[in-house]
Amino acid sequence: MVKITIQEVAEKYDLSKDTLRYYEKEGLIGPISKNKSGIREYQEEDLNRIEFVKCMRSAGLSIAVLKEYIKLYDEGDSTKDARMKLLEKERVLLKEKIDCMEEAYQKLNYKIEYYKKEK
Amino acid sequence: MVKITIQEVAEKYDLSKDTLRYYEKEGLIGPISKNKSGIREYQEEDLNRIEFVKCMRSAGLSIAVLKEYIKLYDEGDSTKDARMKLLEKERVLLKEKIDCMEEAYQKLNYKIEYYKKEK
DNA sequence: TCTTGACTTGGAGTGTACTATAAGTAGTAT
DNA sequence: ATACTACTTATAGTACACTCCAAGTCAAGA
Repeated sequence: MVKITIQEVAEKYDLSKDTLRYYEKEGLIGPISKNKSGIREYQEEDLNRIEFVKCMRSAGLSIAVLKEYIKLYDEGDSTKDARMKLLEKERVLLKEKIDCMEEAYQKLNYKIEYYKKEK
Repeated sequence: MVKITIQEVAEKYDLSKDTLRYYEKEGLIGPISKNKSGIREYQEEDLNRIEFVKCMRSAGLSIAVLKEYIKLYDEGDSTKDARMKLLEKERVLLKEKIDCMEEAYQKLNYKIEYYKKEK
C-alpha cells in the first residue's frame, strides 16, 4: 500500500497544500489517514478523488455542489438517483458555459484577425 | 438618436443596474451621457461595448484585463499592436479553459452513463 | 543535544466581482 | 400638495475560494 505525502500530492496535481487541507475540511476529499505523528498519508483511492475534484473545480463546479455530491456518495447506493440528477444538472450548466466561452473565443478570433489584416 | 434607460439596458442584457454602474465606474463602459437630471442615457454605441464586455466577462476574462484593453482602445491607433497582443494572450487562456471544461464534460457524461446503465 | 525543515491546527486575511444600503433628487400620478 | 417610483451618489457588506499566519510538534542530520 503506497503512502504519499501532502507535498507530493500538491506537486502531482498542482494544488497547494493549503488547498488540499481546505478540500478535506470541506469534505470534498478524505478524511485522509494519518500516521502516529498526525501527518497525512494519502492513499491511491484518495488520489482518484482528488483528480476528480480538481477537474470539476477547474471546470467551474462549486465547492458546495461537489460537497453535496460527495455527501450523497458517502451515503451509499440509495442516493444513486439523486447523484445522477445532480450530475445531469451540472452537465447542463457546464454545457452552457462552454457554449458561452466558444462564442467569446470566436469573437476574440474575429477581432484578432481584424487587427492582423489591418497591419 | 435613440436613448435607453439603465433599466432597459439591464433587462436587455440581463445585468443588474448596479453591475452596469460598477462597470462604468471601473471604466469598462462609458462614460455614459446623462440628461439634465443626472440620469444615464445609453446610446447605441454604448450597447455594443456592453455586449462585448458581457460576453468576455461570462467567458471569464477579468475586469482588470478588460479595463486594460479598453484603456488601450481609448488611447488610439498607436496601441493597436498592444491590444492585439493582449487579445492573443487571452485567447490562449480561454482555449485552455475550454479544453479543461470539455474534459470535465466528458467525465460527467461518462459518470452519468454509468449511473444510467446500472439502473 | 541542537538546529533545521516539514508537518500540524485554528483562525484570520485576501482578491475578485459584485450587491446592498442610506440619503437624497427628480418626475409623474392622484 | 403629497405620495410613489426610479433614478443618483458614495460607501459598506457579501460570497466564494482560497491563502496566509502563529504557535506548536516531530523526525532526521550535524
